[in-house]
Amino acid sequence: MESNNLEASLADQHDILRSRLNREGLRLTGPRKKILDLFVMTPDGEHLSAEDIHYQVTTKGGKISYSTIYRALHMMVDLGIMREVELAEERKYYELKTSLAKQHHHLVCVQCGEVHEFEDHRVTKASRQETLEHGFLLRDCQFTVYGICQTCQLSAL
Amino acid sequence: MESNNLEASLADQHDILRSRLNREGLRLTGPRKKILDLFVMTPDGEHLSAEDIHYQVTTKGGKISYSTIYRALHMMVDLGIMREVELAEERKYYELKTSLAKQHHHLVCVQCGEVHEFEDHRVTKASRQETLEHGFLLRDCQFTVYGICQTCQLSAL
DNA sequence: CAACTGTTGAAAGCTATTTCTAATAAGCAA
DNA sequence: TTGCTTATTAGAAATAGCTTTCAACAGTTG
Repeated sequence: MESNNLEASLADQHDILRSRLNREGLRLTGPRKKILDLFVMTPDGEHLSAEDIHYQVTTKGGKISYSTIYRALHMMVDLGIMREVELAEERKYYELKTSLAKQHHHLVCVQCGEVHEFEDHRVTKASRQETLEHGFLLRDCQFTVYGICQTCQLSAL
Repeated sequence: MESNNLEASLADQHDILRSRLNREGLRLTGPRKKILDLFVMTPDGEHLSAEDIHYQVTTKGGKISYSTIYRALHMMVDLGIMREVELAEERKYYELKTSLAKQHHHLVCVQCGEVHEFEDHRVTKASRQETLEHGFLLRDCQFTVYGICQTCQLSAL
């Protein structure tokens, strides 16, 4: 029953993405389904890098190339389905865009990489105000706070 | 007279950086002076990438290697003299940290790359509050708003 | 000014991402 | 269903930004 619900919801997501893609002359393929599934099943507050995706697919016995992963990610970012976030220096992370209204931001530990998500109305307001004042059309904004978490502070002693 | 003042202020900057470096067993060298000078002479709201620095030095007839540029930039970031900012996808940009109190943020046009700097007390507050709530030690925060500037909006018609 | 040790440039290396291409497979129409 | 059209795939090679290595060099200090 559990798994039926899950499967149903994944199938729904597939249909949504398929029609979105087809409208643009694009196609929903096996690899794209797998990638979408991973994001749908990823808990809030976690993000996936291209490497994460490759690892998750291959350890499940699947097979996927990095070029496919990157192409799918870019495509979904272009369609406005995903967001690229800069959490660590070395690589890019991706997350599904849920609601445009619910912007969230990140608090990152620069030592261990732990990430907290948070919402802050003031930040959202500031981005609206700033784009308005300069006549910009708001596309996205990223607010990332870098610090050292308690655990790392203690272990540094 | 103009140039005397400029030279004087550059020499002052050199002395400040020299003593700061020597305190840590580091040295103020020719290439480091050149790099610092570029940042001092760069107007507010502009940022330099490693490539920019290389270009500026070499077109003035100078010579500098990328390894030296990157080493100098990292050193100054570690010393807290500079800040690394993520303005574009492909490369990192650097700016001098002026006053720690005066945090500023960036509004970037995703089409033409135009950058505006702005301050916003609410954002600063939000970063303090968030780190406090999670027991983090605040290191830095970056708030970057992405949009499309008026010029690009008009030229898209 | 000599010794000590940090710094430099050039080249090699690294790694995330992108490009290229022949083979494959969605989506569409009959 | 079947076949056609064309987007998409895997895999390899290429790219790009950045880092490391190391022998020669040059600030600093006494």
